[in-house]
Amino acid sequence: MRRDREDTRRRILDAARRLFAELGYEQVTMRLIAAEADANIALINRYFGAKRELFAEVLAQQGRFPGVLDVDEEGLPRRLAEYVADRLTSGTGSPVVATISRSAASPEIHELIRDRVLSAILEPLEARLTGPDTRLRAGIATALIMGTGTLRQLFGTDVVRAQDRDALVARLTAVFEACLTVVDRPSSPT
Amino acid sequence: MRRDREDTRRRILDAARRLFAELGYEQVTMRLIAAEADANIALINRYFGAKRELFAEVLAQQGRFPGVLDVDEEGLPRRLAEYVADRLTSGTGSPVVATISRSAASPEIHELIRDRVLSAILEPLEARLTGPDTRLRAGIATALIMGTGTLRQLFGTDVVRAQDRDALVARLTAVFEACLTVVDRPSSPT
DNA sequence: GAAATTAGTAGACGCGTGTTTACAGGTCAA
DNA sequence: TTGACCTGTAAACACGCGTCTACTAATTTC
Repeated sequence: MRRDREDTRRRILDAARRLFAELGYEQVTMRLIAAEADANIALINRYFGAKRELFAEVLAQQGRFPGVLDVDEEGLPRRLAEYVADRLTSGTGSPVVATISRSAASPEIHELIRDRVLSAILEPLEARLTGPDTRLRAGIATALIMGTGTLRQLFGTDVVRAQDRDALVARLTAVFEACLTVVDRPSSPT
Repeated sequence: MRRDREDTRRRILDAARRLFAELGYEQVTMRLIAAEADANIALINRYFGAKRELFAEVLAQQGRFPGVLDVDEEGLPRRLAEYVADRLTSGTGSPVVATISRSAASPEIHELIRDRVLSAILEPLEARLTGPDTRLRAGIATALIMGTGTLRQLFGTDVVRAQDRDALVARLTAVFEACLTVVDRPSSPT
């Protein structure tokens, strides 16, 4: 039997990241993490403190949107549309959104999730916008991103056929444009 | 002490409806329902079977979107925008969406939630649409509706200021139009 | 090689959950 | 008034949860 503190710690963290993304905070038990990591339960508490702190470390470790936002404001809608479409049609999705949307209802980690949505999605998105109402526009886009996460969680990949991917990307691009771009109608209707 | 079977049953159902909408399935305990309904715990199981069945009855009892969809296809985006904006800025929201978005992560009621999203939101929405890709368009709108529910749950009414309501409604109307209306661009860009 | 340090383990602790059982007490027909 | 029936109640059940403690055993230090 190997005895490697760092390796065990890493195995636990990897298992926790996988399970939290797949099942959400509440559904993941300490015993499940221990089994998945092939480690003893007591070691989780020894190395990470409590379940909540382990979850916080998982959140802190996984970065922002993985490269999705590395594009100028003009190309942003298309980029987001492709990202969301892939998550909605393919087998796997980003653990960032999955972890958030599957754990949003747990009051114990409410603040963690809230801050995470801000720092990983809403604020970086808002930072890429120009013009008025940036917070509002970024907020609607964030709602759409998280909503597709919930939809994916409920229906799997059955909501849209894979053959509809082009239509889906086109439609989502238009929707994200409606969210993010500056409206050019100087005459406001009364 | 009054002994009224029907009244007790109704009190339990009312309490359950309120609590499920406010806290979500997992966070609501049988003892909490009993206390809120001022009834004994054992009576819940006697009258409704199990917690899952009580939740199913709550879902079955609360109707579809309350009047939100009673409008023609042209007026639908505006109507949905106002509905979502009100839920995002005012104190209270529709229990239909709240119950769904707060309970979506519980595997025990996964099928119930899935069917509920279909029968209460997605399918009636799709039925109001004409043209191609009705399922896809209604799906995106459903994602947006549920996503705003999650956003509301995380941030309360702090996401947008109440004074921004007009801008919010305008922006959301544009977004729902991008979701729902038929695109009139016969020339597809390559 | 002996002693100290540290990783790993087994098991129990207290608590809260949904559910059930045995019983008390009000209600109503005969 | 008596007795059957039904509503309501208290307590316990079995289980799973996160957490903690006492212990074993491998590794390191001298």
